[in-house]
Amino acid sequence: MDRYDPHTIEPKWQEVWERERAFEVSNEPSPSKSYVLEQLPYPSGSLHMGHVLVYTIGDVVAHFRRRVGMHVLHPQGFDSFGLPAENAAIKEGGHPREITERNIESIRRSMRRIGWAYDWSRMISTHEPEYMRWQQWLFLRFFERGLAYRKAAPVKWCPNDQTVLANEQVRDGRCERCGWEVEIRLMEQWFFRITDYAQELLDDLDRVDYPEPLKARQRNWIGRSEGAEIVFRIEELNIDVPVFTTRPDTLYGATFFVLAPEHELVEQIAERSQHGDEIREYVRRAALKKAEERAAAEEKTGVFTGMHAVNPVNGEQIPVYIADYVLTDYGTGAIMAVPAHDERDFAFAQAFGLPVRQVVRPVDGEVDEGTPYVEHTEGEVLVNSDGFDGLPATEGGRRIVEGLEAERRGRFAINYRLRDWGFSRQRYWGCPIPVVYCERDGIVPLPDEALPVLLPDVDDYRPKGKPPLAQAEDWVNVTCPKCGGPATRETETMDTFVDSSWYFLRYCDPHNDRAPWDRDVVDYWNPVDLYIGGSDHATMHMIYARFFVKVLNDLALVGFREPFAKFFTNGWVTLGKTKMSKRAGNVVGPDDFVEQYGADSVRLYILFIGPADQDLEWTEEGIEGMSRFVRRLWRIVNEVAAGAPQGVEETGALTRKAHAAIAKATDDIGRRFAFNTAISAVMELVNELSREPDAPDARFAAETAVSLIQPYAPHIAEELWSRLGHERLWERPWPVADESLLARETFELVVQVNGKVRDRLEVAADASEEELVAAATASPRVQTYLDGGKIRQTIVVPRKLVNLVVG
RNA sequence: GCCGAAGUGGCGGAACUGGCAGACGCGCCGGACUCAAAAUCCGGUGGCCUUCGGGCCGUGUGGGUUCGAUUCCCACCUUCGGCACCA
Repeated sequence: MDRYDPHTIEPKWQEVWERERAFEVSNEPSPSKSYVLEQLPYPSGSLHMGHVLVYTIGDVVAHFRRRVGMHVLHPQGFDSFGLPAENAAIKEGGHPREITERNIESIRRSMRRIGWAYDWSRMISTHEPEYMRWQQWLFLRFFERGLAYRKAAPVKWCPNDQTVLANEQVRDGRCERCGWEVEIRLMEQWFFRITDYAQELLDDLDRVDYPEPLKARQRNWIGRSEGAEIVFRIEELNIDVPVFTTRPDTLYGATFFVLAPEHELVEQIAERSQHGDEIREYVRRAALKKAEERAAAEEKTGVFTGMHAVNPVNGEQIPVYIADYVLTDYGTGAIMAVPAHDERDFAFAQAFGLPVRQVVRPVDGEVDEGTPYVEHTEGEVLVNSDGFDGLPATEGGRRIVEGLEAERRGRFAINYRLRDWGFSRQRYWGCPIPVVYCERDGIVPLPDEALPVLLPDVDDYRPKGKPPLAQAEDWVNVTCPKCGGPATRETETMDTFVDSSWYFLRYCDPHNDRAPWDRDVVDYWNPVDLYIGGSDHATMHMIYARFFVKVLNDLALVGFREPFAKFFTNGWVTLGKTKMSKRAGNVVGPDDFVEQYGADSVRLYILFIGPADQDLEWTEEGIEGMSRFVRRLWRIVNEVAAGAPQGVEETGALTRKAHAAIAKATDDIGRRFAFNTAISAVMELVNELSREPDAPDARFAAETAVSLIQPYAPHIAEELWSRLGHERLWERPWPVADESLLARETFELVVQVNGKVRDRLEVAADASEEELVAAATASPRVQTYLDGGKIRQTIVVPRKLVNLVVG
């Protein structure tokens, strides 16, 4: 027998699959389709074990589903725009495109060596002109609907580099490159109106099969709050200012009023106020502080405006402050402050000597006036609230709002934490936004025929006060498509999350040059039946993609409203108990291990470590052990192939074990996603086979083991399958467990006395309850424990156990 | 602070619907093969006690429900993840 040599058999079968286009799939509809998708990689650097985990999970499921007769789409591509390539270009020179394409080639090579079964004919890289073209086309459709718009918003700004920074480029409030302290600046940005879809994004979580923790994170992110909007009038300005509150029941307890420093009225107030200079100084200082710094502040700060707001419920005039504990982008950017019932308002009242007025207290009992009382359950009633006194707090709140509704001073309202998605980046390596700015016509979208807008080459990727694209003057200066006058192109590019919001649709119809996709094709394959990825994309990417699909459905471009029917969250791969990452400096890649042990051992081991949705610690000893199993499998199956006769139909212990393994592996892959225990089941079968390799049913056991291990270890499985005299295992039907063989004539009855196991008896499978009890009580070992006492109760679990309770 | 997850041998984990705790693997111990080593194969391996038959204890801690709890309920501890002045 020849030695197991993965370096011979793995390339051999990879070539066969490629030659036969084994995993390419047509768009011809079939009764049972399955779209299996893993989150596509960033082509920065090379693959690490985290990638190996996600992609192997997907590969196992795709193989399995193919073999149970499904029409499986399993594509792969690259999320190839983004900062890493651009930063590499700045650091090492060269064009981001060259760096990206070099990385893609090398990652693709690694992927082939691991033997993942993708339909490579559908590969996409998001930086390709064709992909950009259709993304720009989609942008224009969003723009036409008013779902993409421009507004001023705060961004991170490095005063030294004169550039906007992405969040990832800010570390501890400082610019990652030069170390200068980052400022917040108000700048015009592009936004998608995702908040229009907040409620539906929340509601439709009930229609998809995501892990509960992931749904919880999305709900949290969307952050729905029910409450009321209440209008206060600022006397001195004669202007109405609405506030949002979740506690309208505390309206009588409002003793002051606060505006965020960024509130639109602040400038006007500063002009009219005698404290104008103080106000401007406070606002200027607040702008310099980072959000985290504001949140961490020990003491509340603020400034009195000299003005007053009128509480609509009782006409009371309360002082108006400007304070940075009020956020500009939540609610209305202004609050009514109720220090008696809110921790933050209380702290501010303490610092500024403002009154605290109790309006809610428990039905029975007093509250300590020295601390805010924030309880809001069934047990509270209103006090100090005029005609509402004595009402339960929730009902009182409702009545107060109803009262204000009549005068149009208040209404029930719902607020979301979710903000519109700012998607423009002042960077080079991204998809250009297809609009121009015309002096006469303002923002003018380009016509579809002008697409794609490609990236011009520039000399320097470092933004200097303007995005890098602004350097390409020939490219920037164009004529307005509307009036023919001079115009300039948009020099900002799209966030890469836009690229990843629709890539799964393009896989379905990747070469379409008349449309982003054919609707019938996309409607056939989608929604994705199984989407696999890390929890790091639980909010941003997953929510953006869900938003995109809802909009596309509204545009009648797709026939569904959710992109992913089921999501499986893979765990982190750790090394030294720390998540593998470049930053932690503990990344190990698959290439060395594939070189040393072969791809099959790597694939098997990554899924054998533990449950794939939990964190997995990569160890050298572990893969060593898996390699031993693979070599053992090789040896025993080769022995059986050479020695055991074909066509024997005798059944024995090995046959039963084989069927048990089939049942276990099928359920584990098909239903439970418990890949580790499926591998264990095959190991048990192989262990038993190596104990009796001469049994008459050894060949069946060997064939079963090879067939069951194929999704994990496709190369060795294919090689052994051919040595067993068959071919094309990858398209052979998945084996089916024979229930009649699983059923045995006898079983081991567990006999307990007072809940403790005292004996195990071999009993006929069809024994009646009486017979089981009789057998149990007859056991001499059990007798010694029954000694003296009498049996007070007998519990029988059919085909499992008898418990005798003695007193 | 709020939301979420997890605590089982020396280690990774198994026990799926309340019914034999520790499958499978790593590591370790012993043995075979060998001049020797590696590789391979065979056996053992939760702790304590043992007259070697077996006995007692044991799934983060404390309680509860139950004939029976790793599994269900209550309280707590620890670790990890997410969000965080969200009115």
